[in-house]
Amino acid sequence: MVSNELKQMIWQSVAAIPKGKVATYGQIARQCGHPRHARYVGAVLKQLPQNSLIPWHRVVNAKGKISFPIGSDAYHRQQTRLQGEAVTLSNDKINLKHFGWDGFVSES
DNA sequence: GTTGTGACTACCA
DNA sequence: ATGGTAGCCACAA
Repeated sequence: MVSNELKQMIWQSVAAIPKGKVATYGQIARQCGHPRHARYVGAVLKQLPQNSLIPWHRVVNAKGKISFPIGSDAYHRQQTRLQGEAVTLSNDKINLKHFGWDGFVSES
C-alpha cells in the first residue's frame, strides 16, 4: 500500500516548510520520492481536517500561484493564511522565493 | 478491468 | 506573458 506511507511523507514534508516560505506540489512530491505525484499531494492536502496543524497554505503550484480559482472561497482562505504568515501576493502571485529543500530557488 | 477525475507540470503556439 | 494541450498517476465508482 503506497498511499499511506506517501501521505505520511507528504504531511511531514509540508510541515517542514519554514514559516514565511512556500513550496510547490511538485517539490513536495519530489521530496517524498514520488516526482510524478504532484496531484496526489493536492489530493492529500484536501483530505486534511480543518483543525490540522499542517501548513497546507504554504503549498502552491509551479507557477507560484494559489491553485484555486481566483476569487473562490478556498483561494481567499489560503491567501489570508499566507498573509498571516507575512507572505504577500502581488497580482495573485506569491512574492517570496520558493522554499527549496537544498536552499532556496529563485522565482520571478 | 475500465473510466473519469483532479489543490499538477512541462511544453508549445 | 498567456492560454491550450498532452502527459502524468493514484484513487473512487
